[in-house]
Formats: sequence, structure tokens, C-alpha cells
Amino acid sequence: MIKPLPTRERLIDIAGDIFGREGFKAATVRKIAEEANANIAAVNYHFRDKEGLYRAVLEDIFSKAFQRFPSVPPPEAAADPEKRLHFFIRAMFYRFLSREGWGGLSGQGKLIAREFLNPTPAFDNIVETYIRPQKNILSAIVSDVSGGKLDPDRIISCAVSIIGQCIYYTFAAPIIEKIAENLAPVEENLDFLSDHVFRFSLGGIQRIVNTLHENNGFARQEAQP
Amino acid sequence: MIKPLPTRERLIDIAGDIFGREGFKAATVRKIAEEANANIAAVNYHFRDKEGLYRAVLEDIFSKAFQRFPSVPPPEAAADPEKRLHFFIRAMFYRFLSREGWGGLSGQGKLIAREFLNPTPAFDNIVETYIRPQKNILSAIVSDVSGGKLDPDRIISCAVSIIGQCIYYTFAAPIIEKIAENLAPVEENLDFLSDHVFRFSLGGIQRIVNTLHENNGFARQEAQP
DNA sequence: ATATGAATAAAACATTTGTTTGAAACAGTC
DNA sequence: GACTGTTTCAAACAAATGTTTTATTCATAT
Repeated sequence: MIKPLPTRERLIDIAGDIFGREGFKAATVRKIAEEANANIAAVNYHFRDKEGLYRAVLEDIFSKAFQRFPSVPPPEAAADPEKRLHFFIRAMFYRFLSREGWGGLSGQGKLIAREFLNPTPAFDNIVETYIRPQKNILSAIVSDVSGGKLDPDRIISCAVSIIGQCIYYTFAAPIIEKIAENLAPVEENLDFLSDHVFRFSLGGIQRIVNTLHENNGFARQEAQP
Repeated sequence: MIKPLPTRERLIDIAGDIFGREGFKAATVRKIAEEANANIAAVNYHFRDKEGLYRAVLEDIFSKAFQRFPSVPPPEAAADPEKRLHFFIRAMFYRFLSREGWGGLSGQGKLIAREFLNPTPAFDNIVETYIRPQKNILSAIVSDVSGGKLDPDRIISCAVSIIGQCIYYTFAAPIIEKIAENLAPVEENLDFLSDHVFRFSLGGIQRIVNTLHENNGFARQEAQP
């Protein structure tokens, strides 16, 4: 027998989905309340106002997903750098796209993408609590994978390249589905995708290391109309 | 002496910025009209309704940027595959982030990002007219760079990895600025960024080619809680 | 100069939407 | 069983917003 969630929790779940799909402004409390089988006034009662609900959703989304899919393997599995990189990438894909992550109630992944685009004040906390630590973890991994040969700027560049690939799949899923059906970032493809991004990134990092001596002015040789 | 733009054009310019910054729903025709020094009714007069204005903005944004920054070098510069890849990546960065591209009136880049997240019906045209050809151009380049060794699925995967990196910089600019100040995707960094993504991607493609024999089940060896 | 059609302007209209209110239902405690 | 604090509910409110209407101005060709 499944115990029904209390109103407050139902609101947070549904709101995560609707806010994600439609954006903060376009999502209406009426629709959220209706789909959660709650009264319109419930939002104001439990969360003071629409923005309060949004804040609660944001916190809920991040805390759950990072608990379910941490970025670092358990300490006893003291993995070598490449394995750690692979683990990190796969965790990211599952967090973003799996049913148990933000893909299941599939508005939530989009909600985060929206925050990246236009961070609301409510996101400041999240950046410090969740995102910055991720940056540090990944930077350490990249540094190790490169054998300590990269300077901080290049480490970050590589980290952004890696995260960019992962997030792009979430973010652009609707378009990717349109023009490359086979690769749609759905549950069954997550292992394939993680594996691809892992290999691609490994090659990328190594190439950056190997071409460290080349100056960065290469670009300027070519004509750009 | 600079001739002032007619109302219709002013509306499109301003609307591109405001739609991008705030999203379709949150952007109000009142604000758009006011900032364009036009009457509220001008939107309905020139574009029938708010959505008509949006459609006009979308078409305007894409046609201008692909004209200004094409993805393919002029034919007389029959470049080798790697140069073409570099050219493609740099065009993409400049299109998205330069002042002359969508970064100048800086809401426009965001507007496109929003369309990726939640394509509106108006975007169908754009996908077919602009995006799908881009996919084909890049696929051909990747295929050539790999020496023709990659199957279609892997070619697309690599193409998505490349585009993902470029778009992520646009898309996540606000966050990147927060946690990695040096790399902010601003005008002065575009060459550095293009160069980085170019090298990283070249290494990525080559690694995918070199590890073609490895099965894709690697991921499944590791534990995921 | 005048007639004609396009463009602009101000005001009004009809909805939508976040929030508030006050009463009713409910749960637990003395 | 009465009391108290919490939660739910329906109705009403006030602000905002896309659109329409009607009148006026502007440009141009006859």
C-alpha cells in the first residue's frame, strides 16, 4: 500500500516539472495546484508565494539528485584518474537524464538548464553548495589525468569542455531528437553516451597536453570574412 | 548622419533582446514597444500579434548571423579537413558570442538557447533551413578528419560533442563567469576558446578512431550506487 | 491642393493570474 | 466533548497584459 504524499510534497514534485517545462513566469500556480490536486491557496499557505515554491523546488531537485548520483566513487574504490573521470561523466548523465534523476519527471532537467541561462537569485545558494564543489572535483580529476602538466586555465577549459558535452545533451535534447534520432538522450543510451564523452574527453585532454608548446595564435592565421 | 531605423526594424531588434533575456511569456509587448520608442499597437499592426513578432525575430536572427559568419570558408581556400574544422568552430563562437553576432545585443544568444530547450512551432522552419545543414556540414568535416574511419553514429556523436562545447559557452555564460572568471566567453577570449575547443575536439575524434575496437560496454564494469 | 492608403497614437476591453480573505474541515490534546 | 492549532477550500480582489478600436498624422501620387 502506497501512502499518498502530503500536499506540500506533491506541490514540489509537480511544480518542478511544470516550472521546468514552461519557465517560472509562464507556469501558473493554478495549473500547478490543479495537477497536484491541491487548492490554489495551498501554494501561498505552504510557501508564502510563487517564488517561495520555486526556491523549495530548486533545493529539492539538487539535494536529491546529488544524493542519488554522487560524482565521486566510494572511497574504498580508490580508482585511477581515468576511472574517476568516467565515473564523474556517467554520474552526470544519469543525474540529468535518467528516470531516477531529473529526466524522469522530465521538466526538472530543463529547469536547471533555465537557471544556467538566467540564474535567479535563488540559484546563488545552489551554485555555492553544489556547482562550485563539482568544478573543484572535476578540476582535480582533469589535473590528475593530464599528469599534472596543465596550468589552471587549461584545466578549467577542459573541465568546461567535458561538462559542456554532458549538459548539451540535456539542454538540446529536443533538437537532437529531431536531427539525430539514434542518439536521443534517453535512458537506454546513457551508457553509450557516457562512454563516448569519456573517450572523446580523454583524447581531448591528451591532445591539449601534447600541444602545449604550440602558441594559441593559430586561429589568427586564417581569414574570417 | 545616421538614418533612424523604421519602427518595424526597431521592434525586431529590441524584441530579440528582450525575448532572449526574459523569455517569450515574461517579455511584455508594452516593454518592447516602449524601449523601441513605438506605440503598443505597433506590434499588432506590423506583426499581427506577439507571436508574429517573435517569428520575425527568429528569422531575422538566423539569417543575419549565418550571412555574417558562414560555417564554410570561401571555396578558393580549399582547406584541409582540420582547417575546416577550426573554421567551423570559430565561426560558431563568433556567431554566438561576438558583438557582431548574437552576443552584441546579448539577449539574442539566449533566445536561441531557449529555443533549443523548448522549441516553439516557429522553430521548425529554422531547424530545417539552418540547423540541419549545419549538422551535415560538420558531419562531413568530422568524417574527413577521421579519415573516413567512423560510422554514422559515431560521426554524429562527435559532432554533438563539438557543438555541445561551443553552445555550452553561450548557454552557461552566466555561471561560467561566476565560477571561472578568466574564461568568461567575452569578445577577447573567442580566439582562445575556439583554439581550445578545436584542439580538444581533434584529440577527441582521434581517440574515438583509435579505440574503435574497444566495445562500448566499458561503462558497465563499474559500480554505480 | 486633394485624395488615398499606410503608419502612429491614446484609450478602452477582456482575460489571465498571483494573492488574500474568511469560513469550514481536520487532527491531536486536555 | 470542548479547545486549539493546522490545513483545506471557494470566492473575491487587484494588478498586468495582449489585443482591439477609433481617431489622427504622414507620405505620396494625381
